[in-house]
Amino acid sequence: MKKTIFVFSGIIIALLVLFQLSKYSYATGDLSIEIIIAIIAISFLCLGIYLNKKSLHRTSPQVDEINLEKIEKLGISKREYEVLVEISKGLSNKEIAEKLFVTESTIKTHVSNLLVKLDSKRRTQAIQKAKELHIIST
Amino acid sequence: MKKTIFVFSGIIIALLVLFQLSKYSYATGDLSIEIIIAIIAISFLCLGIYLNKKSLHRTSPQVDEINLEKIEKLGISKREYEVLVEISKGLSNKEIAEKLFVTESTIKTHVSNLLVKLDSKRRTQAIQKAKELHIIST
DNA sequence: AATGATTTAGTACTTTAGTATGAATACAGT
DNA sequence: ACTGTATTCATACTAAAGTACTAAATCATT
Repeated sequence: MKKTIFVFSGIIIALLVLFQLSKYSYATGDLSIEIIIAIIAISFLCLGIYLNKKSLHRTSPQVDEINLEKIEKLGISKREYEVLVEISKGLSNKEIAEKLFVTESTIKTHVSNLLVKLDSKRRTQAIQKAKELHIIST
Repeated sequence: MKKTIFVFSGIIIALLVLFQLSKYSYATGDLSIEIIIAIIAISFLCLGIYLNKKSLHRTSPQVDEINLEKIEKLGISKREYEVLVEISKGLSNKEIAEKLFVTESTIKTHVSNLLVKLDSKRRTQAIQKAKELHIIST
């Protein structure tokens, strides 16, 4: 919102500056009309590219953003989520246990709970579901 | 390549037309200089947006395009690749066997070969690697 | 202080995954 | 016809994953 206002203010100011510049330059004869037009053309070309880049960068990463609400809605706890992330990285239960400083038994408990909460029979299916639900990054 | 040449040709033609228009209009006094500048500004703003959209649309879907060359380079066969895709969907060996009308034993052979070729210890790790290498869709 | 959820961990068990090896069939290119 | 590769399947095995309990410690909340 704030950015949009800022950008549009910039456009208006730029327009005014260019109009004044064109009038002044023509009156004094310092710059030819072709050069003024060229400057305007290049400026607005760049402005167009800039505006488009901004708008696309704001919309495209939103698609694969992590949906925190869905994680809560599924009743997945902090620790369970940590385990889910490690599973998706391709780690074994033993490796996850070592990484999180707990026993493999604990990880198995977390995994079992995750499978119920994600309605999956296997960890591979859980990965797929978690990605579909946008609760982990692709 | 062809598109780039086409677009640049368009830009040059547009520039020439605008120059001629500006000269003619000023000489005849039909259009004020401000209106000409405004038209040029808007035109190039749109051109900038268009160019940026084209370039981004060409680069962003390329990222998650399947790299067929890499599949061959890794020595992954057609059938093995089919199995890999099913693994990434979260299916078990038995389920894949039923889907592809072969025995579970066959799937196990394919999976073992895949793990070697993808330098992985587990199917979950194979999924991760395959996605990193862009040989399967995210 | 009692309550409910979380995290941890264990045992005992079943199921699935993965390895190693051998072997038959089919198919493509030389 | 021969060769290499792909595909299929089997057996026997080990390893990993997952289930079904039980239970203790922690922690925030009312």
